This record gives sequence, C-alpha cells and structure tokens, in this order.
Amino acid sequence: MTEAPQAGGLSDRLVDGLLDLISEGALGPGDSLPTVRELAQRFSVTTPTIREALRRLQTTDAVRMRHGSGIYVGEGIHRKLMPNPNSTPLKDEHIIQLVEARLTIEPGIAALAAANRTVDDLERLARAVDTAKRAADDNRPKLNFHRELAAASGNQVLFEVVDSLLAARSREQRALRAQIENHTRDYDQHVAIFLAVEAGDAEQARLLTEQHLRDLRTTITTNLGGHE
Amino acid sequence: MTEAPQAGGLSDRLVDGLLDLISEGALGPGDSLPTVRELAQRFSVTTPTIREALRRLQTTDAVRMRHGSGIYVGEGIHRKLMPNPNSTPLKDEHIIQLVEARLTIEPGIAALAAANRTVDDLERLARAVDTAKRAADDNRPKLNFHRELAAASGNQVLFEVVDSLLAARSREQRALRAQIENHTRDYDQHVAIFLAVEAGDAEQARLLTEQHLRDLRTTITTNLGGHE
DNA sequence: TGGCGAAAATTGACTAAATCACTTGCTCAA
DNA sequence: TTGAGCAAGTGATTTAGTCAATTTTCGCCA
Repeated sequence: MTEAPQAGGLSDRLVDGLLDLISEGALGPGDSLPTVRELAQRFSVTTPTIREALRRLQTTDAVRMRHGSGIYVGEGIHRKLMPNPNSTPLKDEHIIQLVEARLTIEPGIAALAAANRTVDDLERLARAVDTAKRAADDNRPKLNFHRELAAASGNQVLFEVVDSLLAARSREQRALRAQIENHTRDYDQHVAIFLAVEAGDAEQARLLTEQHLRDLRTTITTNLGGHE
Repeated sequence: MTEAPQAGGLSDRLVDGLLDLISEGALGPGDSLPTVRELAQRFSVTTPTIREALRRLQTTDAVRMRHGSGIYVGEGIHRKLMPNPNSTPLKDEHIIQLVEARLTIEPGIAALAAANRTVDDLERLARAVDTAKRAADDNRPKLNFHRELAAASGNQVLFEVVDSLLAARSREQRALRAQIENHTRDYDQHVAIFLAVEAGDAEQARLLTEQHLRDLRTTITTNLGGHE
C-alpha cells in the first residue's frame, strides 16, 4: 500500500537525495559537489540541516568536506563493508576473535589468489613482502601483505572483509603489535606464501596461510593471556 | 612543526567526547544520554554543532535520536564490522562477488559452529530452519539460517562478517531473491547442515555448506548472467 | 479508588541570519 | 621565476529562536 515515500526524518531524505545526486551525476571519488549553500538551496533547507546529512555521509567516507575548499565524493561511496568508524576500544577477547576470524577466512582467500592473481597483483604482493623489511625510509606507500593478498583474489568484497578486519585491529593495537610480532618469522612465511601464489598452487597457498595465521594466533594468545 | 594537540576538527573531537562519555559511564544499548541542550552546554558548543556529531554517531547506530523522547545508546556501539549504511545500489557483478565471498568464508564457519555450538545455538538454528517454511504468519522474529549458523560459531567477529554480507545484499535484492531462490532445495540443505552441526561433525558441516553455497552461486549466476 | 483524557512540560527537529577560519588563485613586485 | 600578500570563495560555528513529537502530570469522571 503506502509506498512510504516519507521514509522518516528530513535528515534521512537528505542523505538519500545527496546519494541520488551522486548516482545520477555519475560522480566518483574525487569529484566535487556543490557548495553547502547551494545544496541547502537546492533541497530547500537551511545550512545546518544539509550539514547534518553531509556529516552522516562523511562518516562512511561517502563524501569528504575540506575546510575552505569544497565537498568531494570519497572512496567510501563504492564500499559495501567497513570497519565501524565510531569504534570503542577493543577488549582482549575481541583481538583474539579477530585473529581467529582471519584464520577461518584468509586461507581460502589465499587459494583464490593463487588461482586468480594477475601480474600486477604479483608485483604489489612482492612490494608488500619487502615493505616490512625496509621500514620507514621508503617514499612509496606501505603495503600490507594480507591486504594485497586479498586484493589478488580478484574479489572486491573479500578484500573489504580483510581490510575491515585489519583496520579494526590497527586502530589501536599498533604499539602492542610491534612488540609481540615475530617479524623475521612473518617475513619468511610471507615469502613462502608469495611463491605459492606466484606458482598458482592454490592448495599450497591455503596451507601456508593457515599455518602462518595459526602461528600468529599462538603468539597473540600467549602474549595476551599471561598479561591481563 | 606539528604540535598536534588538536586531533582535528571540532566535530571529530565531539564524536570522541561523546564516545568517551558512553565508555566512562559504562553505558550500553538502551541507556539514555543527556539532552541535546545539556550536551551542547557540557561540551561548550551550540546545538547545531553537537547535533552534527550526534548524526555521525547515529550513522553507525552508536546512538539513536528519538524525537520528543531523548537520545539513547544503540546496538552499533559494540560493533566492529558493518555493512555500509550509505550504500549505493549493487551491480550484478557485486552480487556475484557477494555469494563467492560467502562460498569462501561460510564453510569454515560451519565447521567452527559444529565444534562450538551450544544447545541454545541449536535451538535458534532449528527455528531458523523452520522460519523459511512458515513464512509470515509467525509472531516470532524471522531468523536467517546463515546468520544463526555464524552466531553458533561462537565468534562475534565472524558473525558480523556474515551479517554484513547478508545485509549488503538484502538491502535491495529482496524481490529478485524471492524469485530465483529454490526454497525447497534450500530447506533440505539447511536441514542437512543443521544435523551435521548438531552431531558435531565439523568436516561434514563444512562440505555440506560448501555444496549449498555452490548451488546458490549457480542459481544466481545463471539467473543474472543472461546479459554477460 | 481507578483510569481516562486533556493540558503542560520535556525534548528533538529545523529555521534564519550572521560571523569566523581556512583555501585557493591571482596579482605584483623582487 | 619566485615569493609575499591580498581577495574571493567555501566550510565551520555561533546565536536565537520556532515547530513538532513524546512523555508526564494531574484533574475529572465513573
């Protein structure tokens, strides 16, 4: 019956209206939107009101508001899955659940990557393996091995899953992580996984990734359980 | 150079301040927050400004604003992963990627569920199996089998992964889904998976789930790929 | 006494009109 | 060519209200 054109509050409708504006304009990340004042006029509301809708879109990086410059479409506009941008500090329990989730998910992704990787993927994977070694003096952006491995699977959704899991942790565990991780062992295992992916050996990539994450889980649980 | 006492914009600081308010007050979903005017006064800003921060928190269901009633903590406050709340319509390509992602992830979750399920999990799983049959006349909430299966794994992060994947699709694919899915086959396969989980047979649960999702993928790709 | 219903208080939603702060691009001189 | 500085454009925030939905209060009536 009622097709519910009035979904709810004005703010909800403005969010939809802004998303429509982006869709209908075929706008992508980096493209600019009208000014706040123009948007307010176009939707027949005042600036504080359109601003609330823009803040909601900013939360998921659907838009970016740059002071003095303008409003732009962000990378989040195409995203399907994401880490909670309003996250509360993680408890130890969740850190363990995070690594166990990766242990469940990533071996299958490694197998997919071995089957689907392109030469471009291999190049980025190789750079990711090295990134850990060269530390900070590099001018090129730091690449995370597990993130690039997921990208090599060719499935954007799986990439977003892994990216979200990694982001959820790195939000605050950076200090601890640097201490408890075994960088030498990680490097060797990353190299082994890379070689399996390069060779297109899906089963080997799966097994090596599983063992790699099993070791990581052991390291984390022992360093976390004895402490607090 | 970079003295960085100011984390960023005022709105960012207000979001953090509100999250701190929730954390320090040990508030959980359902608990109420001060009124907009009180919050504005407490943070020494005006109402439109605190309102923008509240809208950002509302985006992830960290808070809920109920007109005339008040502001309350929402379920999203504990969430680590979520579907994009400002999503753009999915393309066919992404729908296929979604089911392939599930095919990669869910068999392992089924195995975990077989190992970790409690009697309470089994009861909810059984209800989820039936839900599809009884359609809408039920007063009890509809339970999704795959969501409950993920819950039975005992890992909250894995549950959120599956929940996000399911939510991303169901946002708009409901009409299509009803047409292309084979409900009878799904029911039979759900029953088989349930029995394996109940028996604690992890490998059987993994294999059955893999086959179930393989069938689902075939159904979707054939009904979708007519143009490609 | 019990509860029903209207009025009042509370609270979020939104408007309106400014002012402040940051960016960008332009001009012009060194 | 370079750099400083000005000026216009744009987002950020304030101030001071009005409107609308909910909740509570309390008197009236059965």
